[in-house]
Amino acid sequence: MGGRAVRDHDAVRATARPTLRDIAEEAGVSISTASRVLARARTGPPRSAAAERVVAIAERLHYQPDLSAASLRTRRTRMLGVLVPRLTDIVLSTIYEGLDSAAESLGYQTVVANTLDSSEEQRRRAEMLLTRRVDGLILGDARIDDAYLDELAARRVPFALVSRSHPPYDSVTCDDLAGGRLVGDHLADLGHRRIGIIAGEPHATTGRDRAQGCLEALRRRGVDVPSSWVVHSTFDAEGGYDAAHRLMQDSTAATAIFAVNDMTAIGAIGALRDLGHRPGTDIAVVGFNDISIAGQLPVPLTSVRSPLTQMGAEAARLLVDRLQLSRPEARERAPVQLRLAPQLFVRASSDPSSTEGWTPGLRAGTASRA
Amino acid sequence: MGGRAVRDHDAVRATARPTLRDIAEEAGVSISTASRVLARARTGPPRSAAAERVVAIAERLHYQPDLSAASLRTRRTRMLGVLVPRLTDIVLSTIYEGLDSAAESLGYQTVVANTLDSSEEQRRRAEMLLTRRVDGLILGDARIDDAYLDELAARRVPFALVSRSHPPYDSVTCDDLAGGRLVGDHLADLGHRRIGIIAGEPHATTGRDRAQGCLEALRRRGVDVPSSWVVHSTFDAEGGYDAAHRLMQDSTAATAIFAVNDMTAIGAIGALRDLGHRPGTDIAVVGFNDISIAGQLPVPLTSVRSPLTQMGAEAARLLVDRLQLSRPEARERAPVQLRLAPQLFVRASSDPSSTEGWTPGLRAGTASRA
DNA sequence: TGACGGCAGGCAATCGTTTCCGTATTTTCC
DNA sequence: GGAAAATACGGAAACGATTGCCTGCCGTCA
Repeated sequence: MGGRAVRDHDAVRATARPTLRDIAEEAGVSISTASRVLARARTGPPRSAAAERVVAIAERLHYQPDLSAASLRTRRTRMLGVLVPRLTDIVLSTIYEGLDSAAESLGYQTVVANTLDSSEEQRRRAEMLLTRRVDGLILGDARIDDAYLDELAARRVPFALVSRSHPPYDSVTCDDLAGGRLVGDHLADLGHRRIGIIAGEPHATTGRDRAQGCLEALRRRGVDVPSSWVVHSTFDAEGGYDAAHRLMQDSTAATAIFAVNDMTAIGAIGALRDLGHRPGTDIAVVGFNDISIAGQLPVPLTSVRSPLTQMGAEAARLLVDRLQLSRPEARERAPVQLRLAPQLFVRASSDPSSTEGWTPGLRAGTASRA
Repeated sequence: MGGRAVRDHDAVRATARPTLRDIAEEAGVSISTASRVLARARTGPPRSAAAERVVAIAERLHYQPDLSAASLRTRRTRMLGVLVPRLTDIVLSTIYEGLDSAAESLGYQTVVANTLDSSEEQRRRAEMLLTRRVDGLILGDARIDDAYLDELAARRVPFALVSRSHPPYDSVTCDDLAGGRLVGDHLADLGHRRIGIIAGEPHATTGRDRAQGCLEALRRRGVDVPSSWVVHSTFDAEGGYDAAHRLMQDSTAATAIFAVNDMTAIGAIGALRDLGHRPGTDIAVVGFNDISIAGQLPVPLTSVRSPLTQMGAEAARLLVDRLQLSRPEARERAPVQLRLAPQLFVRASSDPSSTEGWTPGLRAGTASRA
């Protein structure tokens, strides 16, 4: 039996997927020619009769290159690994949606994994993705003092951060400081002077920066927030519920609460109501991210909209850019921390005079490099 | 230069990932032996001195097999493709979370894609996943009369459905008919006789079955629902808002509304409020799925809990089971439609007398094969 | 002591693609 | 028309694993 005959080629393979060999044979060219022609077919029209035949046959047979084989050879998978704390968090799933669709239009597929915001899971899942030989990683769960990032950089794994930042690494975030300032100014404008802040997880730059921006704006307006009025919590409704309880057990109750996350704000509202307050009337509540239900709540929630979809998309672009750059082993591009502009939407939860749930934005959202 | 020397093996590769060859060389065995030893290492202890050396070296070098190479050879990728309408829908992301974590413990990784509940996207993304040579698909977006499923079956692509069913194909769903009946009985118990239903997308079995179960239970109790009181909508808050408006423009207003999805119910509540009703007081509202914020809303939402995480996990198991079965090209397993038991949680949106938001379940949730 | 079964281990083919390196052919330009 | 440059094409070697087949060693048992 010759090498060829061993493959049950012509008989059984009728149903199997066509390979380059099938196309080459039918077109009467070599496999290498078929490969080259198809590689070029994406950029320009076929440039010879043989090339035309190859393209036509590939078309007819619905040829799809075997990506395992290709990436075995090229060491590239055209897959991006994505880590997020949790996809059930609407904020992260929205970011991921933007990320995935941008990646797709750049010719990459994504694989996503939940890390539950735990360092161990972060490392474990990242290593699983790297075993799959993803071309790069996008981390949505970077922590302040995240040693794993340094390790990745040392191993020269291309990666970018999204949602949270960690200079000097590439990242795309909302301009959280600016967003926090919008809230501080807004609350000060309304005359509040006793303000509590639910600042989220201490290891996340999102919460830290939003809280800090708010404090900064307030201080500039002469409003001081005692440090015991800044409490931490998880980024979900339960966390907000607990945090609001802790915050309000102080007898000198706040007249306003800024929660750095909408779900947290929703939980806080629940707690306030349980405590006999009327959110939006007795006490102002402001959230962050402006998730879609924020404006649909019974008491529509004032919130800072962060461009989540766009953040994901920019992160994908940033990473792909770096990936392509690293191809000619040439100079590195300087790291980029992209901060997208936030926008405040005032609604009844902070300002009962706002007539409707859905207020058009006050400031145009433009991106700025930093 | 001999073949070996051409690889920049010992010098430059110090940093690169170790391959079987590296291990074999260092252990003084052939590559095939190294491969076999490592394959067996997962099940039992090494059975010879050489085997011990191989395992130790692999351990020390943190050897990870190259999955591209392995799957090129074995035609298996240990990846499952997952299609969902949208991950930003908490229902789907919860299902996916259960699915992914079960898949992981079964030794599979998942790749997920949004299809926006569109047939074209469904097909396009599924084909992309199949190009990646995923071992099987899990579809969370099956439609009634979904021709693509028949095509997949004809092409012998292993797949399973989740959330929505489509006999005779493998599926894992909530027992939506039973869930609907719980709601019908509940509303009838409360004395409602004018009931509107927001039944979701007409192409989804979830909405259809939940609505039908409710109608069935009501009919048994002598309550008739005119067909114009059953309206369709998308599965998000906007859809519920619109649908409730349509429903209530009928002058003979309903005293209760069953929305087959919690987000839809939330939107409906918003609309009712805009129309001057007081949901929970004037008009009962019941949702479905019992997403986490349902119980945290200002007027806590009565809802039927469907075991979303478990659904995803069972779907993964079902597919992996089929995958392993199809290995010895032997007999096929009979198709399975697994329906998981739902559970009603009564809260203030339908029954103001329910004292707290969080009512423990009335019936134990057990799985039943069908 | 010799036949035999079991098992460890080596050789080599193979999966499907990309890409280096020649040679053959065409085009370009004087 | 001919030399030079550009291009097309084929052969063959990888990429890193899995696996069928074969050899040789070991122990067992009659």
